[in-house]
Amino acid sequence: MTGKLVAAELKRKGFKLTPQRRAIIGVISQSQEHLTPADIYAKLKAKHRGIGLVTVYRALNMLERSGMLCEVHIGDTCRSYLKRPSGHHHHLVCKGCGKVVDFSDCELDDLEQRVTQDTGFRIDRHLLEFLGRCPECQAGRRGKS
Amino acid sequence: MTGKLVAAELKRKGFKLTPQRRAIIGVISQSQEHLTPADIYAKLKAKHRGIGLVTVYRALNMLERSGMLCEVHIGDTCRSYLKRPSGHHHHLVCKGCGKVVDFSDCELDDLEQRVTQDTGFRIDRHLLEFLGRCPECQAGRRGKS
DNA sequence: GCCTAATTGAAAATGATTTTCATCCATAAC
DNA sequence: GTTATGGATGAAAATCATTTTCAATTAGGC
Repeated sequence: MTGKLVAAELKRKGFKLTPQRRAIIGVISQSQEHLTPADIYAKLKAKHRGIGLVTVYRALNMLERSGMLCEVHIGDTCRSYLKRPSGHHHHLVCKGCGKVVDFSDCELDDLEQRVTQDTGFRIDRHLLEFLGRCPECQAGRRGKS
Repeated sequence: MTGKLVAAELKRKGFKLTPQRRAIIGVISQSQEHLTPADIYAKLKAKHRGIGLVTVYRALNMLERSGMLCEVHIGDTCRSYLKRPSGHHHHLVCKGCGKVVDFSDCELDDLEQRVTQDTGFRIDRHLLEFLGRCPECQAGRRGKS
């Protein structure tokens, strides 16, 4: 989600690029962590005065419908934690600092095939996330838990 | 979660097995699908008169803290959908009827090791779910979506 | 610059979940 | 057998997240 690209993408889909949205996208793309709507709102209030939490929610919904965001499920909370890129990928979440690293080679095809054979399900989609502790959080006794 | 076992387990942990809890556990263990608190409450009101939604929430929290329930993340909703067993396992969710089938041979050790090498993370836990359509829902055009 | 439809913010509405509190009930203590 | 005790219950209220409503504003094409 590199500012420019998103801008172009938004235009292509007929959305307007307002200063508020620009700011919201900025916050998300600069953060290595997954952020809740409230997190984003908090970061925004510091700089851009007068932005509403409602606008954050609306922007997030729009960006998610456009496939420019994705959720993180594992960890303390679950619902509507968000993050960056697109394309098939999975998350490796640090439970110390919340940082999220992506990886894409999930190699679940074999398993998927076996499960399909065993159960007769037709599988559409999978959700895979790892939870752990990043090198920094292992070293310094940073973070929660 | 076979009635008897849960009863014993609850006693062991110092919880009381009240008629309400018995009913709640009954509903959950009889269902093949994942149920929200509201779902459970609805099923209960039919039979056991006068039970409160609050009690359902409290029972669910207790059962979850005791490790007798687990959440389902994938699908329409995410938060606090619940289901049965214990031990390391994963879910195969039917997006037609909501049925959930378990499987345990996830074979993610190799992948985990590789990710650990690449990133330096120490991995504690993973979340893996498949979403698909069960044989019945493939045959009859049952369910949503 | 003007027009239109999309966007915004505040307040209200909604929905889910938790807390409070008085009451109830089973059990252990006497 | 009665009494104290603590956990459990239900109703109502409180809280928190999210969505809707609505009037005012603004981006982007003309």
